[in-house]
Amino acid sequence: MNIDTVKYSDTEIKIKDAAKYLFLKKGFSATTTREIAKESNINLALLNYYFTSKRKLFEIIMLETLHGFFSKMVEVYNDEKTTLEEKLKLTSSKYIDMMIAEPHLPTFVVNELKNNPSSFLKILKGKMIMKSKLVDQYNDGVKKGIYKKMEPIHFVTNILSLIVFPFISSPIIIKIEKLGKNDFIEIMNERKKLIPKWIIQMIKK
Amino acid sequence: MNIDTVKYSDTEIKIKDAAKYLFLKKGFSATTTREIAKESNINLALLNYYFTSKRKLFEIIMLETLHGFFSKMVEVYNDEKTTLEEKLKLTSSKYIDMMIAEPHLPTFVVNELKNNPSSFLKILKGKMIMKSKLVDQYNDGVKKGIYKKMEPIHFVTNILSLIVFPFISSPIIIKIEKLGKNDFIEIMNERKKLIPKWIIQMIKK
DNA sequence: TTTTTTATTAATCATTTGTTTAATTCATCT
DNA sequence: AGATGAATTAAACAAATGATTAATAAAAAA
Repeated sequence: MNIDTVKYSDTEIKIKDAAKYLFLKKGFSATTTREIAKESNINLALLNYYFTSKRKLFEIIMLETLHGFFSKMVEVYNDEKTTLEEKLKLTSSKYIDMMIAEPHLPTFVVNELKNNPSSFLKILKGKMIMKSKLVDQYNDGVKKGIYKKMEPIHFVTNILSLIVFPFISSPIIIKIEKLGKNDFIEIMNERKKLIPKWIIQMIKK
Repeated sequence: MNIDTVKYSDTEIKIKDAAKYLFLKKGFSATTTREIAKESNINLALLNYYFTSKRKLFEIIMLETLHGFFSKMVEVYNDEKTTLEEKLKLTSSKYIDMMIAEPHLPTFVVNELKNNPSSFLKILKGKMIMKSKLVDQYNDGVKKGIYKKMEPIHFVTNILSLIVFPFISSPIIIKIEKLGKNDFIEIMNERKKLIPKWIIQMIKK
């Protein structure tokens, strides 16, 4: 059964939405089943009726969330039509939008991959970032002598670092700079254009 | 009372060490007082005898850990004697060493600042990163026309992103690249030299 | 040594938490 | 309308958990 084609009833969706909200915000252990029931306005027993256990419910949400997070990336990275530079712009833009919309997403992803790294394998089967079109294009550029040579792992890591880390450390940034929420969002929107430039400067000869 | 000058008995140290290990690895909610007691080989009641409550114990460890994490950074950033480039090398080197030694540190810091952003203020009083010598030196370089103009917040964020994020996402990197623990450490050690170069390329005209 | 304070222990308490049960309501089909 | 199965509910259960108590052991003070 594909992860995208599973159908859920209204009640199940209510439970899942509330659970996702709480799990992303507070993590698995800090979230209680009674909280989920209250947040979704359902009876406590329905959680187990539909999802068997808190752990199972969590696993479903985790897999869906990770899947959404990574499939977007792979889409962009493997697009045959776009140039390397366009890919950088698209990833920055898409990811920054995604994380503005769901601020708790990056820390959740990071925590889950730490607690359960193998769940990552279920998600990423066949989605080889290191063999993506993006990496091919970078390697081509190196061969042509327009890009500096660098281990692709560094190349990919740097892109993600510049995009994701500011969101993970947003509480620090907001405190240090005494920002409002909208100020922060504005700064992140600036980065959509800046990150591609920075990456290019890092690799261009 | 200064955070560095507090004295603890042997038993208290045993409890704190075990608690730090578990809190950093699993977080507050997922760690039980009985686990801490077992890990430190002390009687369960001693935890409350010495530290009043699990929450209090956690707060002490959190403050100490955050303090250690940030004070190292501020030391380097405010050094009057070193150049900007040297500061970049030193931060990279120190931080990467620190995180190799304590792999759970970065995610812990990130989670705590998310759950309790104001604890950050207690730690960082007077330690103004944005008014550090490092930022001064960068601004000077801009005035002299050797560096491109960029909001200092981006400049500082980018440095930390490139240093810290790979550790936060280490489970992904290890899985994707099929690395052993030592392979990962080696790649991170490479970055000690690379990150300063990348940052310079980002800002140099 | 005797007394007093401090440290340690096993047992227990009171809540919280995940889960289940059994009864009831609701919807669907004949 | 009546029967059948699914959905929902309130109540309860059992285990886990943070915290406390009261007794004992160890250390320090007298």
